[in-house]
Amino acid sequence: MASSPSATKERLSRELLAAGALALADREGLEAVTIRRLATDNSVTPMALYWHFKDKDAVLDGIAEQIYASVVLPEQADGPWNEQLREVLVAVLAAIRPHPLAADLLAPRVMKSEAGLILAERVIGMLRRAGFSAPDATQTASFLLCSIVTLVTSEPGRHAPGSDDARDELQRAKRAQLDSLSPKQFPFLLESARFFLECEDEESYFANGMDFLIAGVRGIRPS
Amino acid sequence: MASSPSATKERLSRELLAAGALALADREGLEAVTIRRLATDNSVTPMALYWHFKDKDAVLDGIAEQIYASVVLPEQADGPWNEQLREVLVAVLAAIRPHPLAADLLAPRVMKSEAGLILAERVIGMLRRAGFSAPDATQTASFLLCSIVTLVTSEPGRHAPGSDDARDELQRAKRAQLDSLSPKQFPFLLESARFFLECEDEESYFANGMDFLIAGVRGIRPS
DNA sequence: ACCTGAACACCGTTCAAGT
DNA sequence: ACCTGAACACCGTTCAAGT
Repeated sequence: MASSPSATKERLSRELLAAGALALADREGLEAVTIRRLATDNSVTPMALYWHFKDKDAVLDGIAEQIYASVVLPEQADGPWNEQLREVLVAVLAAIRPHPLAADLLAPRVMKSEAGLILAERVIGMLRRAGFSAPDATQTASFLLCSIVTLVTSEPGRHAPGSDDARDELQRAKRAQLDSLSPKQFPFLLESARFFLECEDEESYFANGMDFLIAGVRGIRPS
Repeated sequence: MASSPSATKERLSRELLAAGALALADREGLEAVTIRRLATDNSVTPMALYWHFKDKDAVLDGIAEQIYASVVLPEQADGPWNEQLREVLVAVLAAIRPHPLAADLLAPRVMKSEAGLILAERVIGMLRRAGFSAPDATQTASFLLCSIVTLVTSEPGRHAPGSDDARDELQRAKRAQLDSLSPKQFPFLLESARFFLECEDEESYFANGMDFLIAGVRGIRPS
Protein backbone atom coordinates (compact mmCIF):
# COMPACT_ATOMS: atom_id res chain seq x y z
CA MET A 1 0.00 0.00 0.00
CA ALA A 2 3.02 2.30 0.26
CA SER A 3 2.96 4.96 -2.41
CA SER A 4 6.52 4.21 -3.45
CA PRO A 5 7.30 0.79 -2.01
CA SER A 6 10.73 0.59 -3.57
CA ALA A 7 12.70 -2.20 -1.99
CA THR A 8 15.74 0.04 -2.00
CA LYS A 9 15.24 1.84 1.27
CA GLU A 10 15.91 5.39 0.23
CA ARG A 11 16.57 8.20 2.57
CA LEU A 12 13.62 10.47 3.25
CA SER A 13 13.67 13.98 1.87
CA ARG A 14 11.41 16.98 1.66
CA GLU A 15 10.97 16.55 -2.08
CA LEU A 16 10.29 12.85 -1.91
CA LEU A 17 7.70 13.32 0.81
CA ALA A 18 6.02 16.19 -1.02
CA ALA A 19 5.85 14.15 -4.20
CA GLY A 20 4.23 11.29 -2.32
CA ALA A 21 1.78 13.68 -0.70
CA LEU A 22 0.75 15.11 -4.06
CA ALA A 23 0.31 11.67 -5.54
CA LEU A 24 -1.79 10.64 -2.58
CA ALA A 25 -3.96 13.74 -2.86
CA ASP A 26 -4.47 13.05 -6.55
CA ARG A 27 -5.58 9.51 -5.85
CA GLU A 28 -7.64 9.83 -2.69
CA GLY A 29 -8.26 13.50 -2.10
CA LEU A 30 -6.84 15.98 0.37
CA GLU A 31 -8.55 14.46 3.41
CA ALA A 32 -6.39 11.38 2.90
CA VAL A 33 -3.25 13.46 3.22
CA THR A 34 -2.39 12.94 6.82
CA ILE A 35 0.87 13.04 8.69
CA ARG A 36 0.31 9.53 9.90
CA ARG A 37 -0.70 8.21 6.51
CA LEU A 38 2.34 9.71 4.83
CA ALA A 39 4.47 8.16 7.55
CA THR A 40 3.18 4.63 7.03
CA ASP A 41 3.32 5.04 3.26
CA ASN A 42 6.99 5.86 3.65
CA SER A 43 7.59 3.13 6.24
CA VAL A 44 8.51 5.59 8.90
CA THR A 45 7.27 7.01 12.19
CA PRO A 46 4.85 9.97 12.08
CA MET A 47 7.35 12.04 13.98
CA ALA A 48 9.95 11.54 11.28
CA LEU A 49 8.02 13.97 9.11
CA TYR A 50 8.59 16.76 11.58
CA TRP A 51 12.22 16.74 10.72
CA HIS A 52 11.41 17.69 7.12
CA PHE A 53 8.36 19.86 7.67
CA LYS A 54 7.53 22.33 10.40
CA ASP A 55 3.94 21.12 10.62
CA LYS A 56 1.14 19.78 8.49
CA ASP A 57 0.51 23.11 6.83
CA ALA A 58 4.07 23.03 5.55
CA VAL A 59 3.32 19.68 3.93
CA LEU A 60 0.38 21.25 2.13
CA ASP A 61 2.64 24.13 1.12
CA GLY A 62 4.90 21.51 -0.38
CA ILE A 63 2.07 20.08 -2.47
CA ALA A 64 1.13 23.49 -3.78
CA GLU A 65 4.75 24.28 -4.49
CA GLN A 66 5.07 21.22 -6.71
CA ILE A 67 2.09 22.19 -8.78
CA TYR A 68 3.23 25.77 -9.24
CA ALA A 69 6.68 24.51 -10.13
CA SER A 70 5.16 22.42 -12.90
CA VAL A 71 3.90 25.48 -14.74
CA VAL A 72 5.84 25.87 -17.97
CA LEU A 73 5.82 29.59 -18.56
CA PRO A 74 6.08 30.70 -22.20
CA GLU A 75 9.09 32.72 -23.25
CA GLN A 76 8.78 36.41 -22.63
CA ALA A 77 7.93 37.89 -25.99
CA ASP A 78 6.30 41.01 -27.23
CA GLY A 79 2.92 40.96 -28.84
CA PRO A 80 -0.56 42.11 -27.95
CA TRP A 81 -1.07 42.01 -24.18
CA ASN A 82 -4.13 39.81 -24.45
CA GLU A 83 -2.37 37.09 -26.40
CA GLN A 84 0.52 37.11 -23.98
CA LEU A 85 -1.80 36.92 -21.02
CA ARG A 86 -3.74 34.10 -22.57
CA GLU A 87 -0.61 32.07 -23.13
CA VAL A 88 0.39 32.42 -19.52
CA LEU A 89 -3.05 31.54 -18.21
CA VAL A 90 -3.20 28.53 -20.50
CA ALA A 91 0.13 27.38 -19.09
CA VAL A 92 -1.18 27.70 -15.54
CA LEU A 93 -4.33 25.84 -16.43
CA ALA A 94 -2.35 23.03 -18.02
CA ALA A 95 -0.36 22.61 -14.82
CA ILE A 96 -3.39 22.57 -12.54
CA ARG A 97 -5.72 20.38 -14.58
CA PRO A 98 -3.96 17.13 -13.71
CA HIS A 99 -4.57 17.82 -10.02
CA PRO A 100 -8.25 18.61 -9.51
CA LEU A 101 -8.32 17.07 -6.04
CA ALA A 102 -5.37 19.10 -4.81
CA ALA A 103 -6.38 22.37 -6.44
CA ASP A 104 -8.18 23.68 -3.37
CA LEU A 105 -4.82 24.30 -1.79
CA LEU A 106 -3.49 26.60 -4.46
CA ALA A 107 -5.26 29.92 -4.18
CA PRO A 108 -4.04 30.92 -0.72
CA ARG A 109 -0.51 29.69 -1.42
CA VAL A 110 0.67 31.52 -4.52
CA MET A 111 3.04 33.72 -2.57
CA LYS A 112 4.47 30.88 -0.54
CA SER A 113 6.71 29.32 -3.16
CA GLU A 114 9.35 30.55 -5.55
CA ALA A 115 7.39 29.28 -8.54
CA GLY A 116 4.24 31.03 -7.37
CA LEU A 117 6.09 34.29 -6.90
CA ILE A 118 7.57 34.09 -10.38
CA LEU A 119 4.10 33.49 -11.75
CA ALA A 120 2.58 36.43 -9.88
CA GLU A 121 5.43 38.69 -10.96
CA ARG A 122 4.86 37.74 -14.56
CA VAL A 123 1.12 38.34 -14.54
CA ILE A 124 1.33 41.60 -12.64
CA GLY A 125 4.00 42.79 -15.03
CA MET A 126 1.85 42.03 -18.03
CA LEU A 127 -1.11 43.89 -16.56
CA ARG A 128 1.06 46.86 -15.66
CA ARG A 129 2.29 47.08 -19.24
CA ALA A 130 -1.29 46.72 -20.43
CA GLY A 131 -2.07 49.95 -18.61
CA PHE A 132 -3.29 48.84 -15.18
CA SER A 133 -2.34 50.82 -12.09
CA ALA A 134 -0.29 49.00 -9.49
CA PRO A 135 -3.21 48.29 -7.13
CA ASP A 136 -5.50 47.24 -9.96
CA ALA A 137 -2.87 45.02 -11.51
CA THR A 138 -2.28 43.36 -8.16
CA GLN A 139 -5.92 42.66 -7.50
CA THR A 140 -6.63 41.55 -11.04
CA ALA A 141 -3.64 39.22 -11.16
CA SER A 142 -4.63 37.65 -7.89
CA PHE A 143 -8.20 37.20 -9.05
CA LEU A 144 -7.08 35.71 -12.37
CA LEU A 145 -4.98 33.04 -10.72
CA CYS A 146 -7.81 32.15 -8.36
CA SER A 147 -10.13 31.94 -11.34
CA ILE A 148 -7.98 29.37 -13.07
CA VAL A 149 -8.20 27.27 -9.95
CA THR A 150 -11.96 27.78 -9.85
CA LEU A 151 -12.24 26.66 -13.44
CA VAL A 152 -10.69 23.35 -12.44
CA THR A 153 -12.34 22.82 -9.07
CA SER A 154 -15.82 23.67 -10.23
CA GLU A 155 -15.79 21.83 -13.50
CA PRO A 156 -19.08 19.96 -13.73
CA GLY A 157 -18.61 16.30 -12.92
CA ARG A 158 -15.15 16.78 -11.47
CA HIS A 159 -14.03 13.31 -10.51
CA ALA A 160 -14.34 13.01 -6.78
CA PRO A 161 -12.11 10.67 -4.81
CA GLY A 162 -13.25 7.23 -3.74
CA SER A 163 -14.09 4.04 -5.51
CA ASP A 164 -15.95 4.03 -8.80
CA ASP A 165 -18.97 2.51 -7.09
CA ALA A 166 -19.09 5.26 -4.52
CA ARG A 167 -18.90 7.88 -7.24
CA ASP A 168 -21.64 6.29 -9.30
CA GLU A 169 -23.77 6.20 -6.20
CA LEU A 170 -23.19 9.90 -5.53
CA GLN A 171 -23.85 10.73 -9.16
CA ARG A 172 -27.16 8.88 -9.05
CA ALA A 173 -28.18 10.66 -5.88
CA LYS A 174 -27.46 14.03 -7.42
CA ARG A 175 -29.41 13.22 -10.54
CA ALA A 176 -32.35 12.04 -8.47
CA GLN A 177 -32.30 15.23 -6.45
CA LEU A 178 -32.25 17.45 -9.53
CA ASP A 179 -34.89 15.45 -11.35
CA SER A 180 -37.23 15.70 -8.42
CA LEU A 181 -37.37 19.48 -8.57
CA SER A 182 -40.66 21.18 -9.32
CA PRO A 183 -40.81 21.93 -13.06
CA LYS A 184 -42.81 25.06 -12.37
CA GLN A 185 -40.31 26.51 -9.93
CA PHE A 186 -37.10 25.24 -11.52
CA PRO A 187 -37.58 24.90 -15.29
CA PHE A 188 -34.08 26.00 -16.22
CA LEU A 189 -32.40 23.91 -13.55
CA LEU A 190 -34.19 20.84 -14.83
CA GLU A 191 -33.06 21.56 -18.33
CA SER A 192 -29.52 22.04 -17.02
CA ALA A 193 -29.40 18.98 -14.81
CA ARG A 194 -27.35 16.83 -17.11
CA PHE A 195 -24.81 19.60 -17.65
CA PHE A 196 -24.21 19.82 -13.94
CA LEU A 197 -23.48 16.14 -13.68
CA GLU A 198 -20.84 15.88 -16.31
CA CYS A 199 -18.89 18.00 -18.69
CA GLU A 200 -19.53 16.76 -22.19
CA ASP A 201 -16.74 18.71 -23.81
CA GLU A 202 -13.93 19.57 -21.43
CA GLU A 203 -11.89 21.40 -24.02
CA SER A 204 -14.63 23.82 -24.94
CA TYR A 205 -15.43 24.29 -21.25
CA PHE A 206 -11.90 25.45 -20.53
CA ALA A 207 -11.64 27.43 -23.76
CA ASN A 208 -14.79 29.28 -22.79
CA GLY A 209 -13.35 29.96 -19.38
CA MET A 210 -10.21 31.45 -20.84
CA ASP A 211 -12.21 33.62 -23.21
CA PHE A 212 -14.26 34.80 -20.27
CA LEU A 213 -11.20 35.80 -18.28
CA ILE A 214 -9.52 37.64 -21.13
CA ALA A 215 -12.76 39.47 -21.88
CA GLY A 216 -13.06 40.37 -18.21
CA VAL A 217 -9.60 41.88 -18.15
CA ARG A 218 -10.29 43.79 -21.34
CA GLY A 219 -13.49 45.08 -19.80
CA ILE A 220 -11.83 46.74 -16.84
CA ARG A 221 -8.60 47.70 -18.56
CA PRO A 222 -7.97 51.45 -18.54
CA SER A 223 -7.95 52.75 -22.07
CA MET B 1 -17.72 31.29 26.55
CA ALA B 2 -20.92 29.79 25.18
CA SER B 3 -21.96 31.43 21.95
CA SER B 4 -25.46 32.07 23.24
CA PRO B 5 -25.24 31.70 26.99
CA SER B 6 -28.84 32.57 27.60
CA ALA B 7 -29.90 31.61 31.08
CA THR B 8 -33.22 30.44 29.68
CA LYS B 9 -32.30 26.93 28.69
CA GLU B 10 -33.85 26.71 25.27
CA ARG B 11 -34.42 23.53 23.40
CA LEU B 12 -31.87 22.70 20.75
CA SER B 13 -32.86 22.92 17.11
CA ARG B 14 -31.26 22.59 13.72
CA GLU B 15 -31.65 26.30 13.05
CA LEU B 16 -30.30 27.38 16.41
CA LEU B 17 -27.29 25.14 16.06
CA ALA B 18 -26.60 26.27 12.51
CA ALA B 19 -26.81 29.91 13.54
CA GLY B 20 -24.34 29.29 16.34
CA ALA B 21 -22.03 27.47 13.96
CA LEU B 22 -22.07 30.36 11.50
CA ALA B 23 -21.40 32.89 14.24
CA LEU B 24 -18.53 30.78 15.49
CA ALA B 25 -17.04 30.47 12.00
CA ASP B 26 -17.29 34.24 11.57
CA ARG B 27 -15.46 34.84 14.82
CA GLU B 28 -12.81 32.14 14.85
CA GLY B 29 -12.72 30.58 11.43
CA LEU B 30 -13.93 27.27 10.07
CA GLU B 31 -11.33 25.17 11.89
CA ALA B 32 -12.97 26.21 15.13
CA VAL B 33 -16.27 24.73 14.01
CA THR B 34 -16.16 21.36 15.61
CA ILE B 35 -18.87 19.01 16.77
CA ARG B 36 -17.45 19.04 20.26
CA ARG B 37 -17.01 22.80 20.38
CA LEU B 38 -20.59 23.39 19.24
CA ALA B 39 -21.72 20.94 21.88
CA THR B 40 -20.01 22.71 24.76
CA ASP B 41 -21.09 26.11 23.42
CA ASN B 42 -24.65 24.86 23.63
CA SER B 43 -24.14 23.14 26.98
CA VAL B 44 -24.84 19.74 25.59
CA THR B 45 -23.11 16.46 24.82
CA PRO B 46 -21.34 16.09 21.46
CA MET B 47 -23.68 13.23 20.61
CA ALA B 48 -26.69 15.47 20.98
CA LEU B 49 -25.77 17.12 17.68
CA TYR B 50 -26.23 13.85 15.85
CA TRP B 51 -29.90 14.05 16.49
CA HIS B 52 -30.13 17.27 14.48
CA PHE B 53 -27.46 16.61 11.86
CA LYS B 54 -26.45 13.46 10.07
CA ASP B 55 -22.77 14.24 10.44
CA LYS B 56 -20.35 17.12 10.48
CA ASP B 57 -20.71 17.76 6.77
CA ALA B 58 -24.39 18.39 7.36
CA VAL B 59 -23.47 21.05 9.89
CA LEU B 60 -21.35 22.76 7.26
CA ASP B 61 -24.25 22.44 4.83
CA GLY B 62 -26.30 24.25 7.44
CA ILE B 63 -23.83 27.12 7.57
CA ALA B 64 -23.83 27.49 3.79
CA GLU B 65 -27.60 27.30 3.73
CA GLN B 66 -27.88 30.24 6.08
CA ILE B 67 -25.67 32.42 3.94
CA TYR B 68 -27.50 31.55 0.73
CA ALA B 69 -30.79 32.18 2.48
CA SER B 70 -29.64 35.68 3.36
CA VAL B 71 -29.38 36.68 -0.29
CA VAL B 72 -32.05 39.26 -1.05
CA LEU B 73 -32.82 38.68 -4.69
CA PRO B 74 -34.11 41.68 -6.63
CA GLU B 75 -37.59 41.55 -8.09
CA GLN B 76 -37.79 39.91 -11.45
CA ALA B 77 -38.02 42.77 -13.93
CA ASP B 78 -37.26 43.25 -17.55
CA GLY B 79 -34.43 45.34 -18.70
CA PRO B 80 -31.07 44.77 -20.35
CA TRP B 81 -29.68 41.36 -19.39
CA ASN B 82 -26.43 42.82 -18.11
CA GLU B 83 -28.12 45.16 -15.66
CA GLN B 84 -30.31 42.37 -14.36
CA LEU B 85 -27.36 40.06 -13.98
CA ARG B 86 -25.38 42.71 -12.19
CA GLU B 87 -28.16 43.31 -9.69
CA VAL B 88 -28.33 39.64 -8.85
CA LEU B 89 -24.58 39.28 -8.48
CA VAL B 90 -24.46 42.37 -6.30
CA ALA B 91 -27.10 40.83 -4.08
CA VAL B 92 -25.08 37.63 -3.75
CA LEU B 93 -21.95 39.58 -2.98
CA ALA B 94 -23.73 41.57 -0.30
CA ALA B 95 -24.82 38.35 1.38
CA ILE B 96 -21.38 36.75 1.32
CA ARG B 97 -19.24 39.73 2.29
CA PRO B 98 -20.17 39.61 5.98
CA HIS B 99 -18.85 36.04 6.16
CA PRO B 100 -15.34 35.98 4.70
CA LEU B 101 -14.19 33.20 7.03
CA ALA B 102 -17.08 30.92 6.13
CA ALA B 103 -17.07 31.63 2.41
CA ASP B 104 -14.86 28.67 1.56
CA LEU B 105 -17.84 26.41 2.18
CA LEU B 106 -20.11 27.99 -0.36
CA ALA B 107 -18.93 27.02 -3.82
CA PRO B 108 -19.46 23.26 -3.57
CA ARG B 109 -22.79 23.68 -1.77
CA VAL B 110 -24.95 25.83 -4.03
CA MET B 111 -27.14 22.93 -5.03
CA LYS B 112 -27.54 21.64 -1.50
CA SER B 113 -30.04 24.18 -0.21
CA GLU B 114 -33.33 25.59 -1.36
CA ALA B 115 -31.94 29.12 -1.42
CA GLY B 116 -28.96 28.02 -3.47
CA LEU B 117 -31.17 26.27 -5.98
CA ILE B 118 -33.36 29.35 -6.38
CA LEU B 119 -30.26 31.40 -6.97
CA ALA B 120 -28.89 29.02 -9.57
CA GLU B 121 -32.26 28.85 -11.32
CA ARG B 122 -32.37 32.61 -11.51
CA VAL B 123 -28.89 33.06 -12.94
CA ILE B 124 -29.22 30.25 -15.45
CA GLY B 125 -32.54 31.68 -16.57
CA MET B 126 -31.04 35.08 -17.14
CA LEU B 127 -28.21 33.65 -19.17
CA ARG B 128 -30.58 31.53 -21.24
CA ARG B 129 -32.63 34.60 -22.07
CA ALA B 130 -29.42 36.45 -22.88
CA GLY B 131 -28.80 33.90 -25.60
CA PHE B 132 -26.64 31.24 -23.96
CA SER B 133 -27.16 27.58 -24.80
CA ALA B 134 -28.21 25.33 -21.92
CA PRO B 135 -24.75 23.84 -21.32
CA ASP B 136 -23.01 27.20 -21.60
CA ALA B 137 -25.52 28.88 -19.33
CA THR B 138 -25.02 26.13 -16.76
CA GLN B 139 -21.26 26.36 -16.77
CA THR B 140 -21.21 30.14 -16.81
CA ALA B 141 -23.70 30.45 -13.97
CA SER B 142 -21.72 28.03 -11.88
CA PHE B 143 -18.51 29.87 -12.60
CA LEU B 144 -20.08 33.24 -11.80
CA LEU B 145 -21.25 32.14 -8.37
CA CYS B 146 -17.84 30.69 -7.59
CA SER B 147 -16.28 33.95 -8.71
CA ILE B 148 -18.29 35.98 -6.25
CA VAL B 149 -17.00 33.73 -3.53
CA THR B 150 -13.46 34.13 -4.85
CA LEU B 151 -13.84 37.89 -4.79
CA VAL B 152 -14.52 37.68 -1.07
CA THR B 153 -12.06 34.95 -0.08
CA SER B 154 -9.13 36.41 -1.99
CA GLU B 155 -9.61 40.03 -1.10
CA PRO B 156 -6.19 41.38 -0.16
CA GLY B 157 -5.85 41.66 3.59
CA ARG B 158 -8.89 39.56 4.30
CA HIS B 159 -9.14 39.50 8.07
CA ALA B 160 -7.94 36.13 9.24
CA PRO B 161 -9.20 34.61 12.47
CA GLY B 162 -7.28 34.89 15.71
CA SER B 163 -6.34 37.67 18.04
CA ASP B 164 -5.35 41.08 16.73
CA ASP B 165 -1.80 40.47 17.91
CA ALA B 166 -1.56 37.24 15.98
CA ARG B 167 -2.80 38.95 12.87
CA ASP B 168 -0.38 41.83 13.18
CA GLU B 169 2.39 39.32 13.56
CA LEU B 170 1.35 37.47 10.42
CA GLN B 171 1.02 40.73 8.54
CA ARG B 172 4.53 41.76 9.54
CA ALA B 173 5.92 38.41 8.46
CA LYS B 174 4.32 38.71 5.05
CA ARG B 175 5.59 42.22 4.55
CA ALA B 176 9.09 41.15 5.52
CA GLN B 177 8.97 38.28 3.07
CA LEU B 178 7.81 40.48 0.20
CA ASP B 179 10.26 43.26 0.97
CA SER B 180 13.14 40.83 0.98
CA LEU B 181 12.59 39.85 -2.64
CA SER B 182 15.26 40.62 -5.18
CA PRO B 183 14.41 43.91 -6.91
CA LYS B 184 15.94 42.67 -10.11
CA GLN B 185 13.87 39.50 -10.26
CA PHE B 186 10.64 40.82 -8.75
CA PRO B 187 10.29 44.53 -9.53
CA PHE B 188 6.53 44.45 -9.98
CA LEU B 189 5.90 42.30 -6.95
CA LEU B 190 7.85 44.75 -4.81
CA GLU B 191 5.83 47.63 -6.14
CA SER B 192 2.66 45.63 -5.43
CA ALA B 193 3.59 44.45 -1.95
CA ARG B 194 1.46 46.93 -0.07
CA PHE B 195 -1.57 46.16 -2.20
CA PHE B 196 -1.32 42.50 -1.31
CA LEU B 197 -1.32 43.25 2.37
CA GLU B 198 -4.40 45.34 2.56
CA CYS B 199 -7.19 46.58 0.42
CA GLU B 200 -7.18 50.35 0.51
CA ASP B 201 -10.56 50.80 -1.10
CA GLU B 202 -12.85 47.83 -0.63
CA GLU B 203 -15.72 49.33 -2.56
CA SER B 204 -13.72 49.96 -5.68
CA TYR B 205 -12.19 46.50 -5.36
CA PHE B 206 -15.59 44.85 -5.44
CA ALA B 207 -16.93 47.24 -8.08
CA ASN B 208 -14.02 46.30 -10.29
CA GLY B 209 -14.72 42.65 -9.71
CA MET B 210 -18.34 43.02 -10.75
CA ASP B 211 -17.34 44.94 -13.87
CA PHE B 212 -14.89 42.18 -14.67
CA LEU B 213 -17.53 39.48 -14.40
CA ILE B 214 -20.11 41.28 -16.47
CA ALA B 215 -17.50 42.01 -19.12
CA GLY B 216 -16.54 38.35 -19.08
CA VAL B 217 -20.08 37.23 -19.68
CA ARG B 218 -20.50 39.76 -22.47
CA GLY B 219 -17.30 38.49 -24.02
CA ILE B 220 -18.48 34.90 -24.39
CA ARG B 221 -22.14 35.66 -25.01
CA PRO B 222 -23.38 34.39 -28.36
CA SER B 223 -24.44 37.29 -30.51
C1' DA C 1 -38.61 12.77 20.34
C1' DC C 2 -34.48 14.18 22.28
C1' DC C 3 -30.38 13.58 24.88
C1' DT C 4 -26.51 11.10 27.72
C1' DG C 5 -22.34 7.80 28.68
C1' DA C 6 -18.89 5.02 27.44
C1' DA C 7 -15.98 3.56 23.96
C1' DC C 8 -13.38 3.40 19.40
C1' DA C 9 -10.41 4.75 15.80
C1' DC C 10 -8.27 8.40 14.26
C1' DC C 11 -5.87 13.01 14.28
C1' DG C 12 -1.60 16.69 14.97
C1' DT C 13 2.07 17.67 17.95
C1' DT C 14 5.69 17.90 21.91
C1' DC C 15 9.50 16.21 24.27
C1' DA C 16 13.04 13.36 25.43
C1' DA C 17 15.84 9.98 23.72
C1' DG C 18 18.41 7.19 20.50
C1' DT C 19 22.15 6.57 16.52
C1' DA D 1 21.66 15.07 10.90
C1' DC D 2 17.94 12.09 11.03
C1' DC D 3 14.73 9.09 13.22
C1' DT D 4 12.09 6.53 17.20
C1' DG D 5 8.92 5.91 21.53
C1' DA D 6 5.81 7.31 24.60
C1' DA D 7 2.46 10.50 25.73
C1' DC D 8 -1.07 14.38 25.31
C1' DA D 9 -4.97 16.82 23.80
C1' DC D 10 -7.99 16.82 20.47
C1' DC D 11 -11.10 14.97 16.68
C1' DG D 12 -15.68 12.47 14.41
C1' DT D 13 -18.66 8.74 15.11
C1' DT D 14 -21.22 4.34 16.80
C1' DC D 15 -24.06 1.99 19.88
C1' DA D 16 -26.68 1.16 23.70
C1' DA D 17 -29.19 3.31 27.07
C1' DG D 18 -31.88 6.71 29.47
C1' DT D 19 -36.23 10.01 29.88
